[in-house]
Amino acid sequence: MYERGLRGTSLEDILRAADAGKSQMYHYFSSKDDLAAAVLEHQLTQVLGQQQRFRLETWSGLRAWFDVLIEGQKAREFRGCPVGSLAVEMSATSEELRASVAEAFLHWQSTLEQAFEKMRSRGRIETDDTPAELAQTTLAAIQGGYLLSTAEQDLQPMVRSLKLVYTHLRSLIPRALP
Amino acid sequence: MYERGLRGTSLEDILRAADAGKSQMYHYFSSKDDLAAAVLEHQLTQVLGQQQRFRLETWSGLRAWFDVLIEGQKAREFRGCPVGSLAVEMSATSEELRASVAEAFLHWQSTLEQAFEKMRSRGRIETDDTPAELAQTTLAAIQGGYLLSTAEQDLQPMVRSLKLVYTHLRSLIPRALP
DNA sequence: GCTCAAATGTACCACCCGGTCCAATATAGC
DNA sequence: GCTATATTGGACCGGGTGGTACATTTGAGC
Repeated sequence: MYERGLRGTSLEDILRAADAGKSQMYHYFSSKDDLAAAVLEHQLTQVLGQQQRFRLETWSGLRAWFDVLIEGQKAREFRGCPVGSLAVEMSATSEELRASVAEAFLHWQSTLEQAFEKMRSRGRIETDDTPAELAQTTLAAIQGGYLLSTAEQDLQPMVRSLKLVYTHLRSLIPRALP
Repeated sequence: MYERGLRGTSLEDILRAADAGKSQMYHYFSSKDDLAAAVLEHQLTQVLGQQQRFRLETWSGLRAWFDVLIEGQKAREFRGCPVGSLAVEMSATSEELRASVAEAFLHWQSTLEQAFEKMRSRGRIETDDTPAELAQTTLAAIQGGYLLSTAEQDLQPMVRSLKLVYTHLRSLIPRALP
């Protein structure tokens, strides 16, 4: 589904790859959409699992994570964000799936929010924006970078998007008190 | 296709809406993918047509255009970017279609590039980044904003993404000479 | 070892999909 | 008005789709 899209992947494709029968599939999932929601959740878990290995509340950790995102996009041959690439098609398929996508993004945002909140409480950044807002902006930059990078088969859009948001965050570093 | 996605829209859906027969479709287009490429081109034309009404090389024009993008997303009930929403599914469908998407984005970027080049040549901005790079960053921000906005059914991601890139561009205004 | 529910295999289905084919019709050029 | 070509109508098709029905096997608990 990640590689070929939701509708580009038939149940038989999946079952063949999983060496399973249809009964198993319908025993555990109520429909293809239901399975798709589970796939989305799985993808999010993978992404957050990798992300957790970085101390995003530090500048070096944040930067390292960004670098890994970029390297991952290259390693996965420009196939896009494991979560975001499913988002557009799912959002258009049904209201339920769209809600699942929203939930996934909001969950992702909340993990970023925690990092920014740590930064804020430790005085590393100072801004009128809430940590939640910073998280949303950051995730949007990530997704935009992925989208263009995948279409153009070029890492540069990701590099630039992430650099933009990184620079912005750095600009929030409080000036040393006089 | 814009509303329900490429594979979520059958030929019969299209032909019914157009009150046309299959023969007509296959007389003018060689396949559904071929039609899809034409749809993408059409969408890009629409977007660029609207964009052309703004003088993006001015700060007020740029800002006004961003505002219109945001209002448009609301007016179209959070269905996403007319171009970008087709991008992910098309990129995954076939290499040809992916190339069409890339072409569309690059065309879009080139129009932005012209605006930034004007800004640069007139001394309104000063940066190591080329106008083309600024254009790519801007388009990525737009797409990221759309993506999250559509999934979350909330304008804020777009507002924040565009604000981020706008602020960045403003930061490139040269300091007055001493 | 028996029971019963959970799990799995298999066959099947109605429907829809993109695409083809060929006949019918309009239209432009003379 | 005749012809040649562009355009359109409509029937048809093979294959693939998600989903269902039901029989069978597995395995946990007693």
